[in-house]
Amino acid sequence: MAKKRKNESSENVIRLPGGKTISLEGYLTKKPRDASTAPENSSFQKKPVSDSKKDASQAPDVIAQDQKNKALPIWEYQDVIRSALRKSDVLVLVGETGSGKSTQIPQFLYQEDWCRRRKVKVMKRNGGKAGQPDGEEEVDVGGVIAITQPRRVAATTLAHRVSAEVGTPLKGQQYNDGKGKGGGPVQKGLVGYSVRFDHRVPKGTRIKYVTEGMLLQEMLRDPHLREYSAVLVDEIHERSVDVDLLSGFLKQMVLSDKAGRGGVPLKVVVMSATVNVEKIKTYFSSAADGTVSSDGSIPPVELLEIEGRQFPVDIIHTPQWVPDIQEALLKTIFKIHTEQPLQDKHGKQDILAFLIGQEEIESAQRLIEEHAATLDKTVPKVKVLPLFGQLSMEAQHEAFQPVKAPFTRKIVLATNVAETSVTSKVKHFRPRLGMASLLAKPISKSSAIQRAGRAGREGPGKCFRLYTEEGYDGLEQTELPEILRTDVLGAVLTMKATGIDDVIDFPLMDRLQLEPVEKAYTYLNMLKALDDEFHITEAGRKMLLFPVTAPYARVLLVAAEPAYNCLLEVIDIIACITSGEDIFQQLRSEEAQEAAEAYRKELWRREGDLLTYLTTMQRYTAENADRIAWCKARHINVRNIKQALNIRRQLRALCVRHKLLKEAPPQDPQPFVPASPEKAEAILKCFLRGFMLKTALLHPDLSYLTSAGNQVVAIHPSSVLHGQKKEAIMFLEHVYTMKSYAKKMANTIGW
DNA sequence: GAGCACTGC
Repeated sequence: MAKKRKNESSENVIRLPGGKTISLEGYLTKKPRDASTAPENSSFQKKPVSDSKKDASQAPDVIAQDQKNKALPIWEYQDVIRSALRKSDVLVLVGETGSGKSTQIPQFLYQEDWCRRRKVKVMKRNGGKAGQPDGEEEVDVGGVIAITQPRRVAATTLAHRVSAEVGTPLKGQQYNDGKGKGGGPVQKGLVGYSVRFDHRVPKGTRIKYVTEGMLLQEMLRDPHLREYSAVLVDEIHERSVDVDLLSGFLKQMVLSDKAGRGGVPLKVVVMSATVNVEKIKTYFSSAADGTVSSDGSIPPVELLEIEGRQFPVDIIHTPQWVPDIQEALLKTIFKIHTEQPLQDKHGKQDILAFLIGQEEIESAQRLIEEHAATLDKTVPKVKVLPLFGQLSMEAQHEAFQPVKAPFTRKIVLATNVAETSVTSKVKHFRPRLGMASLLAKPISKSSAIQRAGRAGREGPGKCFRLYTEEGYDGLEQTELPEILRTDVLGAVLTMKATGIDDVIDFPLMDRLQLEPVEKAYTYLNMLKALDDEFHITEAGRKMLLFPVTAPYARVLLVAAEPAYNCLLEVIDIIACITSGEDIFQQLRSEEAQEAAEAYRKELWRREGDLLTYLTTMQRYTAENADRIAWCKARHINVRNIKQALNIRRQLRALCVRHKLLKEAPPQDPQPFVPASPEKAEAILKCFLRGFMLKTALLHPDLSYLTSAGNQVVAIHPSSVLHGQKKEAIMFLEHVYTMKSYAKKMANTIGW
């Protein structure tokens, strides 16, 4: 670990006149925090405290924190923010990462008068029964501020930080290992969080960090969000499907008569990076039909811009187009490595490079390490750390740690994990074909800017773009929002459930397009989630109770029917499939393949991948000794199968609660009993009820043609059925990468 | 014979 001065800068500390220091660490930097919020066992706590830091770090927490907050750019805006929200229900706030908006604004607001919980009278709903007079009832409205985040780690990390700042720290481990709810008795506190698999909401919580999906879920239960006085929508510029839907519903609430909240307004603060602010502001400033008024009929929307904390970054483009990216990458990395000092006054000068995918990263790593070995002894050594989603948590975490070896420069090779080279792979749903394509696509300008910004978080930095300035100019300004490029099946069903009949005309920031919606209607109708008039059915509402896509939800409902009676098995399969990329790791070397195969064979089922997943989950949960070793031998991704276990636990609990299961299933470990052929058939028939469009028949020329559209599909090499020629197959995933592939499949011959 | 990233009572 480096010494004093460097510690300061590597923790994003700046110096105030008078010798005080303050931390400006970005909330998403995956490094140990400063002493006041670091985990107990952090080595950072034991480090020598520099003179200038001593007085602050040894003073009580509150004071130290107070000094920090004052220096955050956001602090001087607190009165402006408070008064803006006293006169307006909607505030659009622009501020880059590091401005402190996500941690400070809730603290500015929770003691405002409008943020008190109050008792109000509302019209009672009679469970939809017609003909009964509606009475009044008294309910509580408000009191809590919700802050939404796109990702779970952001929500939980922010909650821990803010709870420490207000003096009611959340106890226990920071990162839940999936064991469910935060243990121990209910504590008291001002700050809590709620994300999937992990809820910590102390008694007296006023500030609650949640994922977007979680709030959407809460909204389906309580359309008026009566628990809340305000919703702060953070990172709205990322434009996830969930945040787009949430924005639509929030806007609708702001414009409504608020009868469901007894007239108490819901304050909405929308927080965004600089990209697309105008669009977002215009959206919230306009009426439901999109018109903007000047006569005051539409409540005013305040706009506030807050400068971020960003060191300057030099951006260097290549003078001409680069024919060979691999070569240019190596040359640039070694030019930096041999010419730039290993560290400057701001800290270590490490290198972060963005590449398209795992394959590029692995080959670049090999080449860099080979070349580095040939360098003179006077040149620092290099430590190359790959960073992509399929790596284990530990390996990903390592990429964020300072390298321990002396005289060594860290080089991180990342995909979009660390933010979105000139291209990235983007999933794009093609409604006409009913399949997703995963193709390399140029990044947007805003991605390029965000990447460059990564070099200026702790000190001035440099960004070498391996493309020309003209190339940059030719990039799109922003990426297409997710809702315009993914399957809208879930979004349509959610909208139907909230009573939106005319999905096409519902004013989202980007409205849904006709063709994808029509496809979704047809499919949802086949899944019996919508009736023939495209109104939501009881089954459709039930499907929304499960955190899986509509086709899987359909499979769950069918599996619970007495005629099939295979719900537990279906849960196991769905848990494995939806837990991540794939629980089976791809085997690159022949040796690994042979070694794993001997073990994996006992998991394989000739019926296909679905039964193979079932066997895997059953054997895994029957394993009583060393589950990690069990996974390692079979090259099963430990992280993903643990996630699968979480999903399984959650789905089982939901099935008990919603009466799909009569009683809680027996605890693990249970002895392994292979599914009988009859059981296997029942399981596959259930899946067919959710995936009736995803079948294909073998043709005389030995290619598969889909039954729905006569498209050619090939069995993906990851399937246990790869290389076999079955007469008929069903597949759960259809993607276009190198070609049109069917994944996660089953042989459907014979019934 | 293949591989972008998140997320949900």
